Amino acid sequence: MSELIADIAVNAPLKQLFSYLVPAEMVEKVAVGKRVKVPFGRRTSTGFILLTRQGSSKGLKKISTLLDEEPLLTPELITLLRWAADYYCHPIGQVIRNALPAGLGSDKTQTRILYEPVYRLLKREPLPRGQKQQELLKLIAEEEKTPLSRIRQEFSTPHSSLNRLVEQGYLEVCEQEIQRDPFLYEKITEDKCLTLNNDQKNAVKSVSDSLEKNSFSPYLLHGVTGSGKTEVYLQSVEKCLNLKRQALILVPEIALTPQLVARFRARFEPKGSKLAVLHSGLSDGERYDAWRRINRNEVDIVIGARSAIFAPLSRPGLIIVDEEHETSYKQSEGFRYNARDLALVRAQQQGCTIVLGSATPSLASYYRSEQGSLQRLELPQRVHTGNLPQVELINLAEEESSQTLANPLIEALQNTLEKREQAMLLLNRRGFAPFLLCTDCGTSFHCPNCEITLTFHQRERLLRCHYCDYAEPPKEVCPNCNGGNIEPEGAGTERLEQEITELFPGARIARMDRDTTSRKGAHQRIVDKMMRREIDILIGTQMIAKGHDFPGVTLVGVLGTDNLLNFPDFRAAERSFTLLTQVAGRAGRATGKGKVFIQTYNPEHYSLTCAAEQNYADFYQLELPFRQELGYPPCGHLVHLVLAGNQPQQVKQQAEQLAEQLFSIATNVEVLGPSPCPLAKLRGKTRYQILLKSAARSSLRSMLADLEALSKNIPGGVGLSIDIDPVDML
DNA sequence: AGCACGCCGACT
DNA sequence: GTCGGCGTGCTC
Repeated sequence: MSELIADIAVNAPLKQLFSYLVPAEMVEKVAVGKRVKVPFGRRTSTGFILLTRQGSSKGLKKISTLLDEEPLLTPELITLLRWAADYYCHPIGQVIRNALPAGLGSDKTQTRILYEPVYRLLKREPLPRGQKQQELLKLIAEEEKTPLSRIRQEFSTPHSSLNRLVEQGYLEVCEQEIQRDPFLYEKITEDKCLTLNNDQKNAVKSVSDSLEKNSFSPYLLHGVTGSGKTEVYLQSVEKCLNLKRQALILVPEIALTPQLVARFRARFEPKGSKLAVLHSGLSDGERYDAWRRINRNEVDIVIGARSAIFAPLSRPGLIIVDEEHETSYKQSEGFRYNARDLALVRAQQQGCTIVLGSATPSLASYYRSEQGSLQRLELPQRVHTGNLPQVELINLAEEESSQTLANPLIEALQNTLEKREQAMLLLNRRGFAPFLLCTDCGTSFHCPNCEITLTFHQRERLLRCHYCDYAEPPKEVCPNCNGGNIEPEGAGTERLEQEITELFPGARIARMDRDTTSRKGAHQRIVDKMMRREIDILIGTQMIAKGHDFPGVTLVGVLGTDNLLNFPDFRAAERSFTLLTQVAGRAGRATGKGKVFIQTYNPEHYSLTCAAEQNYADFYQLELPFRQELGYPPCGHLVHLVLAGNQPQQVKQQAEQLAEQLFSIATNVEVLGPSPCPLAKLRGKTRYQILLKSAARSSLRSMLADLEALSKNIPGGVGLSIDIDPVDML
């Protein structure tokens, strides 16, 4: 006998779907994308209906309740999520949970819909007597409906007056669902299109033509720093909206600033388009509300960070991935997806135009553009000045003293201060010193949980592990030799800040790194001060290179370059080039008179010389042969396996066994390892890695299918994590 | 992930 | 004697 069966993704870390019988009374209302409660083992769980079909119900349990009137997931989104779960070897239930705002996918916390009173004007005459009442009426008359929260922004205690106005029939009050939107009441001034140069025009033209075709069209927009990519995005979005389709804009979390959002709102809201913002700074409630507005089809433009790739837009026409080279598009824990790659998949599945934009494209994307699977659009000119900054490489081997700052950079800083211009110093290492060293016996201090030296933080008087939360006070006496000569070695941003303060006592100095920006809004406060020119010298880690255009900056100094170049990863050269090009591009954006100093022991390195010239094409030509030779991406594909557990012996043995088994079945795949991870111990767990490398994705995929079976034999004390297309392998 | 079953150490 | 430690096995 054939009955209606639903295949359901259950909220559990399991890869397969589970089939349930749809009870007769539910047959009418059951639909793909709705949530259900189902009996699961000895408990009940929530799940999502991903498929319905006719079939035999023998041995199946029944769905107990249907939770939604309307589906939460569209068929298009389900297609994307199933594709992602399969590709990234991750349980579908957890993939869905990642795609939804907190509360919708889990069994526990339910984010609630909030309601608040909303006031509506019924009459203004005769004018009420109280002055406060008159002012309230004036405010409420501005909009069709005025929520209490809006009134509270202007009046501290509005209640008694409001109640009187309602009693006297001036106002009507009703309950309305609250939109928790932190940007809702910000003042917006209309922003007009800028005039484009020819390169920008060509780019917009190509994208517009593709939008009209309504089919998958992938672009790589390669524009040097300051070449006006955002204006190309804005005008492309406008075209997309005119064609009555929606736009999705992905931006790295750190670049998703109020200014960026304001620019989009200023451009599109006066024309009646609705915009939603999705990012991690929102509260659960705010994110939930934004998501629901999108799901109800009330939004034309979505701007968001990584997870916004799963925004439930029903008719997206254009997807933009800004700063597509950014590694933060890759989620590095749990469901390890890459939003940039999924953006291409989604665009393909839904027939969208997609624009990947960057001044320094990932090698992967540029390679695709060379192969023809992305169409490249070039913006080689800066819009304001045409001048790229002048870059000087300082050879530290030729510098006499071993001070943190080389003399030419000190002079340049002095000069910049005198001209009342701004400077930025990049040092990609936070804290005071990377380690403390006993100068008598050479002892240094390590994290007990992670195999790494502890970084000294002077202000806190603490040794901190940058990979777990461990911290301890520094020792006065060496535990090994009882000597008292323990010295901080090397320099981090904190030490640099101190040295700069001593060197330039009159200067206004600020530091921006994870330590000074951990509190909410702290990052933005520093950015705002920098914008208002209340800072002369900004010191920071790579976050100063990202997402901001400070027009007053004419000098950029880069320290610690060699740490970047020597990083133990095949992408070290690419990372260095990208970071240096980006940070160099911060200098002289407004005036065209930017100056950049890069301190290094490797002044001949192509990452540096190419960055100095902002010459992407040369860098690509020099880097690609290395990748080709070793079969690394983009010329080959990688899967990174990590085994981790509390017992070092057991982890090692399991890793060896797994590698052996994989090796014996490998066809067309190189099995490298096992070897201890670069972070051999992390948060108390011993870690071993195995790297799978192949020229053909299909070979890797068939090996992963076998891995599925092999991993069942790994005992509970050892965890296996699978990272497809890894971005970092620490 | 839960939640059970199951088989060994220190407690009223 | 049993309360509870967490190993391992299963979930339509």
